[in-house]
Amino acid sequence: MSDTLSYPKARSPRLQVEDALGAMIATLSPGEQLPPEPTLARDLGVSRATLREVMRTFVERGVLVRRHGVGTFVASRMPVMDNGLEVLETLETLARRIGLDTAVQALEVEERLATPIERAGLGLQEEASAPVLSVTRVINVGDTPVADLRDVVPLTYLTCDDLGAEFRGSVLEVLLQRGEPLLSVSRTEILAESADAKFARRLSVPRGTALLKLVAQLYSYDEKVVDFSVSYFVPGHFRFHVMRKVPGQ
Amino acid sequence: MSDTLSYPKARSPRLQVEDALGAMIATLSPGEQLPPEPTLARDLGVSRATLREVMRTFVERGVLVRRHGVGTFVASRMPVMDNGLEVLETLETLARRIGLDTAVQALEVEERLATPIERAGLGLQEEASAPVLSVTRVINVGDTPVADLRDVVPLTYLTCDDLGAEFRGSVLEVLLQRGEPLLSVSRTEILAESADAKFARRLSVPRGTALLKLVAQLYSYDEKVVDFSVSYFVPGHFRFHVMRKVPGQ
DNA sequence: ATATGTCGGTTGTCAGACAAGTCAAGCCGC
DNA sequence: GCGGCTTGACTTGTCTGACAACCGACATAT
Repeated sequence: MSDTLSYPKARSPRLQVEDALGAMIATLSPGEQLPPEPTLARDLGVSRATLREVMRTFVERGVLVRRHGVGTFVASRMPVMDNGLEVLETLETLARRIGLDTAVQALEVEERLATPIERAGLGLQEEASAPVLSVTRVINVGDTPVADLRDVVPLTYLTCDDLGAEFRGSVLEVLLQRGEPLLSVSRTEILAESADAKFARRLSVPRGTALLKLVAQLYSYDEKVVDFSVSYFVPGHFRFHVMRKVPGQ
Repeated sequence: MSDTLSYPKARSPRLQVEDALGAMIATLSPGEQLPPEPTLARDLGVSRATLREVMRTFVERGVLVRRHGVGTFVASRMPVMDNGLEVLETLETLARRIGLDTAVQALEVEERLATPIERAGLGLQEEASAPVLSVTRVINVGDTPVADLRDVVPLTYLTCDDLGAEFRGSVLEVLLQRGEPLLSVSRTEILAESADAKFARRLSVPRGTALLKLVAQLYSYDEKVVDFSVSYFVPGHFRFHVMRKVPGQ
């Protein structure tokens, strides 16, 4: 009867509700009112307490606005439809949300030793050699390149063999799917850089074009850098933003 | 006449707990464990449900880390303490923290009508006229210009007379000091742009230099745009970054 | 016309209980 | 002694039901 097989762990109620509520909000217009909490909780199949915790995360992100005694509303500025940087996600899902079809071009996977810059980015001392998996690719929308990405991951976390046959270039996706190691945050530095000859060619833009550059360190829970990535974005395709809190409430 | 907008009411339990818990966290070291929730709830004089909602906001901000069946811990990395973009602050305080002395150059204050772009940025669509206060300035470090900033504020929020004699150019500082209207968040868009002739001159850089461009809308609690600002930064002086959460816990 | 009271609906908070996960000590068979 | 298993204490996760605080609108009284 009761078997000892381990089922794939069901996503916790909270995460399920987070997805469901997020999807629901996406279908609503700014300023629109959500159903009352008891109704919503019943429809989503969770208790009101759990629902409220999920709602609070959306309030915290500025997606929802609550008014005591009145109701809960979709914030008028709807940052979720845009590309807030608060949550790390693959460029593919980000593009899909704003209705773009992406293709990977010039995918290049290799195992090699890290350069000094990469070693520094990965937080490794310089004493030993640092074998890494390097994934480079250009993202296209239609026929126009829009981004150039490079991920560098120590071989201790990911090797060439860990990438499935249908690997399309998203290292983050692979890391998330494995669930090992446990990831915490990404520290992403924001820079602007002129396109040199190499990037001008790869991204089909004139030399000297201003590119948005994101340099990210993805941390695991034990404070190690799992992934060091450098991305270049051609202006005009993606719109990144960040919500900044005003100090003192 | 007197617009009776929403204002901070008598502090609700949640806000009190938010303060108390925040103060408590500040006394703890990274990685340290918090007391169990029932204990904490009793000490703070609220129910566990309320405490958990407050805790979730801290988890959302990356200040706390929860582990099911184990406990709640102070995150080892406190994004707020870093000079990340999560918290809005004046460029002057940011510069001071990284040990730079700033000077304001070419300060220009005027009252005029908003341009169409500015009107859109302020969320004013079909208003007949949009009189605004415009503050433009260049920030220097030593003798080298590093940033070009422009703030545009509707005259309903701020007029020329509201700026004191010792006004040094920080509109945010004035707004915060007044406490009216109550500010909530700033939505800051991140772009890269080549310096045209005008900015090349103002910032003393070659034409075509890649500049980091931040376009920000500062919102009040009633979802109105109080301040629309456009900033250009010369690379190499300020380092902006943002902490991005990994989805799923 | 203005002020006041009431009422339904919604969010805010509460108390207690149980489920699920983690960890370590202890027990058992070998 | 040693490895594997069980047990139990402890913590976070979720559920249930209830009541309080608040808002908006309508009816009512002044």
